This record gives sequence, C-alpha cells and structure tokens, in this order.
Amino acid sequence: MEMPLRRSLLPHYEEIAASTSNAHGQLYSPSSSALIPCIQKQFQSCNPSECVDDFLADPLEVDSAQHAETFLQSANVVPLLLPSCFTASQVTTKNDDYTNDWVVEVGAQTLPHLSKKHLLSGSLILLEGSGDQSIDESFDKILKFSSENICNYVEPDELLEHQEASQHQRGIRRHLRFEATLDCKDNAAFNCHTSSRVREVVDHVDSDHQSSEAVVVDNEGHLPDNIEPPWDTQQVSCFDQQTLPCGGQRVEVLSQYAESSKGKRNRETYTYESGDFKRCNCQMSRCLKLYCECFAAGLYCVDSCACENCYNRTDYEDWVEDSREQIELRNPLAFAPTIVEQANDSPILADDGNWTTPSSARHKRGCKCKRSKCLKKYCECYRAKVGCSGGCRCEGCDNSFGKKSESIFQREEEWKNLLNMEELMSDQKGGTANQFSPTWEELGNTSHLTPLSHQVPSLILSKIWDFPYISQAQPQDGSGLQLSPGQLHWYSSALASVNAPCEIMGDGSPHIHNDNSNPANKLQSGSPNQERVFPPQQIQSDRLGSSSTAGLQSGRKLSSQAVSSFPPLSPHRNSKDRMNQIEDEQ
DNA sequence: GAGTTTGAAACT
DNA sequence: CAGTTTCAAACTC
Ligand SMILES: [Zn+2]
Ligand SMILES: [Zn+2]
Ligand SMILES: [Zn+2]
Ligand SMILES: [Zn+2]
Ligand SMILES: [Zn+2]
Ligand SMILES: [Zn+2]
Repeated sequence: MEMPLRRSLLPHYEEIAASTSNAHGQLYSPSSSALIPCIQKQFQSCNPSECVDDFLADPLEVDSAQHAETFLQSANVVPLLLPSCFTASQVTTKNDDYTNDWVVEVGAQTLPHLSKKHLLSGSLILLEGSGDQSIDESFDKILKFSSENICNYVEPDELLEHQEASQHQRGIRRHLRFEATLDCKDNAAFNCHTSSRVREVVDHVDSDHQSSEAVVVDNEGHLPDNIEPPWDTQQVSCFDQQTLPCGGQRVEVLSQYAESSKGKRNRETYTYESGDFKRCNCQMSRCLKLYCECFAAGLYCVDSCACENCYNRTDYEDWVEDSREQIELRNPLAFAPTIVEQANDSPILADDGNWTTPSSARHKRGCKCKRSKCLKKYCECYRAKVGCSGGCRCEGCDNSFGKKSESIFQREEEWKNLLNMEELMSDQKGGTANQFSPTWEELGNTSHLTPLSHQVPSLILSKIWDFPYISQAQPQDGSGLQLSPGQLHWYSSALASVNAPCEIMGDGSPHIHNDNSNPANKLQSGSPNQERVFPPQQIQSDRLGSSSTAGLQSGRKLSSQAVSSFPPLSPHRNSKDRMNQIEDEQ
C-alpha cells in the first residue's frame, strides 16, 4: 500500500515534526547533515478524517521490508547512527524565533525529563546539517517515506483551558501523533513484518484555527511505551517502532489495564491483539522516586500505569526534573546505565556446535540477595538476565545466568587476590614472617582459575534495559519510550560518539531460560540476537563528560513545560523545596 | 485478587 | 557507613 504523499510547504506552521519513520514504525535518524537543509519541506496536514480513515482502514500494510531496504539503499545511509534513541514524535524541528535557523530537537518537549539543557551536543551534532546534496536527497527520501506515516491534526489542548497556559500559548496546537504501534519481528535488520495495534482512539474537537502558533505537543500518555516488540536486534533501531498516521484525531494507545474513564472525551476503543502494557503500580512514591520503575527507567508514566497520585507526567515535568536532580545529588549515577556488557573474547563452543562469544553483561552495582539465591526476579541481576558478578554481595548465589562464583569477575578477583598474595609473599621474603600471611601452599590450587581473557568493557547498556519490559537479553528498540533527559543523555551521548559499532551476539545467557511470563520471550524465541557494541573509550569519555552538559543553553519553554498546572512554580524554589511541597500536598 | 516475600531505595 | 523503614515488584496461594 502506498499512501499518498502529503507533503508541501506549510509556511504557517512554525513547528512541525519531521520525523522519519519507516513502515516498521521505527524512527530513522538521518545522518546528520541531511536534516537541516531539507527540513523546510514539511508535511501538509492531511484531512483529519481522511487520515484516520486511512489509518483505520489500512493500518500500515506497507511492504515495509522492501520499502525500508530500498530506502536505505537509495539513501545511502548507514543505519544505526542513532539507534533506538527516540520516537518519531520526539523529533521535532522548528524555526528559531531569533536566529531564523532551523532547529532540530530530539524530544525536547516530548521526552519527559528533558529540557533543553539536556539536549545532547552529540545528538545535535548529528542532526546539524552540512548541506551535502546527496544527503539532502537522502533525506528527501526519508521525508517522503515518513510522510506516509505522518500527518498533522489540530486539536485543542485540554490544558489550554488553564488560564496560565493559555496566556502563554494562545490558540491551537498542531499535534503530531505517532501513536499506533508496529511490530517488528525478524532478526534481520530490515526484514520485518509489521502489524499495527491500535487500542484506542480518542477524538478531539478542533477549535480556534486563528492562531498561527503550532506546537508539537508532548506525547504524554500516548504510546504503549512498554509495548513488547519482539525486536531481535537493536540493529533495526534506526526506526521508530511505533508510528502511524493519525490525522485529525488523537490516537491514544491505552493499556487494557488503563482506566477507561479518566475524564477523557469521546473515546472509541479498539483492541490490540495482544500485549501487556501495564507498568508501574506506585502508590506512595508519586512515581518520583526510584521505587517507580517508570521513573527509574527515565520514562514518563503512561496510561497503562496503575499508579496513584502520579507526578511522573509531562504536566509535572519540573517536578520530575527536580526529583531527578535530587536523586542524582544523592547518587550521581542513579540514572546511569546499570548493566555493563563486557565482551568476552574467549569464544566457547555452543551446543549447536558453533563458536559463540558469550556475553558477560553484568549489573554494575550488583545485587545483595539473601534469600532468593538470585534465582528469581527479586534479584536485579537475574531480572536483567545477567549473571552475578564480583560486585554482587549475594548469598548462596545460584543465578542461572551466571553464578557469582563462576563469573569472570569473580575469577578476576581471585586472580587479583592471588597476585596480592604473591606480592605479600615476595614482601615477606625479606621481612618478618607473619603468622597470618599466606604460604605458597595456602595460595592453594589455582587450577580452578580459568585464564582471564581480555575483558574489555564494550557495551554499556542503558538502564532502560533494566526495565522489565525491555530486558537486555531481549534487545529491542528503545524508541517509543519516553526517555528521560538523563536517559537520553546516557544513551545518545554514547551513540553520538560511535564511530564504528561492532557487533556481538547479544544473548548473554549461556543458559536456556524458558521465561514464558515474558511475552517478548515468546515472540523472539529462536531468533539470534545481535547487539550493538560500542567502543568503550568513547562511552567512557562521554560518561565522564556527562556532568558538564548542564550548561547547555536552554531555549524557550516548550509546550509540555508551559502547561504545568500543579502547583504553581516559584522561580527560586529549589528541588528540595519543591519535593517538600509535594510532601505537603499529601 | 489478597496476602506474603523480597531486596532496593530511602531514610536516620 | 550501617541499621532501619519504606516501597513496589515478584511471588504464592
Ligand atoms: Zn510509578
Ligand atoms: Zn508508571
Ligand atoms: Zn506514575
Ligand atoms: Zn542477586
Ligand atoms: Zn547479582
Ligand atoms: Zn547472585
């Protein structure tokens, strides 16, 4: 199916999303240079009802694989420049009011915790244009491609009913929504099949067409973030997994668990074929503490969350931000990636007779399990589907992904201990004997110590992969999730620095796990996983440099920031105060 | 769905 | 840093 191209110049649109998505629903992040020069070729708003009709009638029955392949070839672009960083709706362009330059933003207003100061120089660099004509053409193709999945629609912002908001943002907003989802089910990068799954469409009524201001709206609550696309690779992640055209109507994808009446209007429900979208269930934390898995993963809560008194919403972006900062004050690495992949360059002979290089991803902080034996999801290591490491303080570890005692880290520790002992021994030679000093005999049998391979940290997986629905062992595109600014930072800063990603086999488990409780497991069973592995030094340097990004310029507030209605912000209020204020509200 | 168990996060 | 409390998920029935 080839949807008509809806693209034209729309000078009255100040801001319009230029996201590029293929039929897999994945966002393609064009190689930098392309974006700016071509960005003025914008999308024409389609007739809303027509769009919706299209959308409902034929939800992206596109020959996606072929299309994507053709596109990629013709575009002559290397996928994976910015894999799985953001959703289509998180990429926006706008004309800077002052410089008249086109600005590309990745998720500034859509990423929940993201303010402009968090915009990474890396991603911006990637998106800044060079004027290269061939890339322009490529991007043209991208636009063409994505335009089939994109349309505008006008909707009155509910929040504009707030006086405060309307003072700042009169008139309508033009919203881009990419809120249907696609499955991608193939281990080949672009050999995917797609299917749309739209649960719920919420009608909104147009109003006030007078304003020329167009704001790409936040994507609060719009997508089944935790949809479990059976990505088999992260390689496909140049594309957003969840884009669909949806004009004139606001399409919300809501969980089967979501309350059907949250004051929203005119709901019309469609059902997904499958999927478990439920997420957090917080009651006391307001989803502003690490207790909340959404918050901890750097995601906004979604409608499928069953949380109460949730502040982890775009409406409360400032509180989210404050809470983040407060937590990072306590632990600067609180939102840092927690799963670190260390490439084990010692291939082992797998059951199938092939040589494989087992992953040695480990939890950075390690667990402290006492009763679960690291055999249940109580254990963070097990939950992340990684083995326990020397960093774990677990007791009676029986982690089936790798016991602490068996980990290369443990072996490394043992070797270190051994070497320390040797040093002690050599020191002793000229010194006084110590009854507690080990003897060479006490150094014992080292036969159980397997030789250490060169263990180079090669992949730092974002904490987002810890999220139950996005496990590291089932690598999938993180796009579509509303990443927090910090999350985006950790992630895309690493990605932005990548020069030549290499690949390793991604299934880190040397063991066979039949985790039927995880739908993603079912969907991806039997497919080889591949993960991107990034050069360690760059990641390291990026991470070290991460603390210096706070000084990045901040632009005008974006829609989601301006519509916060609870409670009014005091300009000089610090984080602690704000959090206390929240406490007081209770 | 209710109740229990668990270990991280938060707090002191 | 350690001990305690709080919290929400995982688990059990
Ligand atoms: Zn929550
Ligand atoms: Zn949530
Ligand atoms: Zn919440
Ligand atoms: Zn454990
Ligand atoms: Zn562990
Ligand atoms: Zn363990």
